[in-house]
This record gives sequence, structure tokens and C-alpha cells, in this order.
Amino acid sequence: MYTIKQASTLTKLSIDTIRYYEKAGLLPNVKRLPNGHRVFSPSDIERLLLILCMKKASLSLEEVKLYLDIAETSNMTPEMISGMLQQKEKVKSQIAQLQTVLDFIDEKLADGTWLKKKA
Amino acid sequence: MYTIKQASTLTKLSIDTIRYYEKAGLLPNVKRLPNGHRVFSPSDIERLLLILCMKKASLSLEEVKLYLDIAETSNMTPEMISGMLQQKEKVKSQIAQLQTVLDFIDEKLADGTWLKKKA
DNA sequence: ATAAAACATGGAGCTAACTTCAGGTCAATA
DNA sequence: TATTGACCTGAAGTTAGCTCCATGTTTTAT
Repeated sequence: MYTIKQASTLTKLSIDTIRYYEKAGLLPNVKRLPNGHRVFSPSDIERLLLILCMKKASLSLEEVKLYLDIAETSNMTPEMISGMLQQKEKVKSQIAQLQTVLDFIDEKLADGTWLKKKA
Repeated sequence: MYTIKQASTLTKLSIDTIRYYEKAGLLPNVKRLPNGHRVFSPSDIERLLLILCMKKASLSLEEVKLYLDIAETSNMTPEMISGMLQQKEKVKSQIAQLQTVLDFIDEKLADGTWLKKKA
């Protein structure tokens, strides 16, 4: 069990951000001590790290919440499954766009041309 | 040559967004008619499409501007090259994070478990 | 006992990237 | 001639995602 400060150190998220995430409904299982202080379980920390990973992949908090909600259910409805498949396509397309950007960079680095006539 | 409306239709960016991008310095070459109306050349459209691609890869407008500025110069300074290499690493790491998300999705879709004990 | 550290809350403030709005020009059409 | 439609501008408004602030309560250290 961890304090919010420890959670912050472990995840490198700011204390305010963690509180913000809780308020946003991304951390529904964080317990409180009698004095009102938050207590983070190892699985809360795991959850925070997962959020962090998705954020780095530049998913919105809303999307992250969607994933986490799905993660919680053991029997997915057909709608959830099709939603996941859609999300998967979205992620794939984002990877493709990023790959295009990478290619642009490589091209520019290789021969100094980019968005230029080949004249 | 295109009107702003045509540019909007071609790129699927809103007219306001295009004006916003111009103001932000991302479209330095857009000409004006005597009456003040913007005229978009094919290469302006190409530029908009490139911006769109980078946006989809979730680069910030500032980063996009950086790339476009670099795209314009034929001789890059060492700083520009190292900047490009840094950006490249950033993009690569983002691809990796997205790949992780994809793997999560696949795992969830495959056996319904995710962020759960394997009990 | 008193001061400092760690927590809490509600709300204000901030930046990026738009979007909307109010007011104005100009050209073509009914 | 009047009005419609496409364009212009500057400025205000919006949303997401934080971040900071003021104020207050405990617990811990001196």
C-alpha cells in the first residue's frame, strides 16, 4: 500500500495529476484511510502505469477510460468487441501515419530533399 | 489555384482551421487577390495535406512547423540534423507505445483477460 | 506545545488548438 | 435595388488536461 506521494514517485505522475485522474474516474478503486488520505494498492499503481503507457501513445483520457472499463469486464458484449476492433484499427492507422512521418524524416536526412521538386 | 473553400473541401480541414494554420505561420506562401481573398496553390494544398498527416500522427503544431521549416531548407545545420534525429526517436517510441496498446487489445480480444490475475 | 510535513478540498488559472461570433467588404443574382 | 453568399478580420468562447492556489486538518518531529 502506498501514499499518494509514493504513487507519484513510482509513476512519475504529479500528485495533482493523480488526483485529477481519480476525479476523472480512471481510478475507481483507490481506498481512503479514516482521515481521508488516499491509499494506493499495487494494482492501482499498475493501473496508473498502464494509463501512462496509453497516454504516451497519445490516447485521450476518454479513450484510456474506455480501455480500462473494458479491461475490468470479463465477459464482453458484442458491442464492446466491435468497439475494441474499431479502436484497434484507429491505433493501427495512427501507427501508419507515424511511420509515414518517420519515412519523411529519413528521406530528408538521407538526401536533404523534402516537399521539393526533384529538379 | 483554389479558394479557401476548395482548399477546405480538398483537405477536409475546416475553413477556420486553415485560417488558423496560416496565422500560426504554417502556410507562409498563401497569396492574396486584390480584394484580400486567399489563393491556394497546389503546393499549398500539398502542404496542408502534409500537416494533416503529421497531425494524425499526433504531432503538435509547433512540431509540425519545425518539420515544415526544415523541409524548406536545402542545407541543414548540425543542430537541425540532431533535432531531426531526436524527433525520429520520439516518433519511434510513440510507435512502440502504440504497439503495446495493440498487444493489450489483442490479448483482451483473444482470451478476455486483461489487467487481471491469471487465476 | 508548537512548528513542519503530508495530506485534503474546491476553485482559479493556464496552454494548445480550435471554433464561434460580430461586424464588414465585395460580387453576382433575383 | 436588394439580398445572398463567399470571403475578410479581430476577438471572444470552448475543451482537454493539467497545474497552481488558498485554506484547512492531521500527524510527526523538536
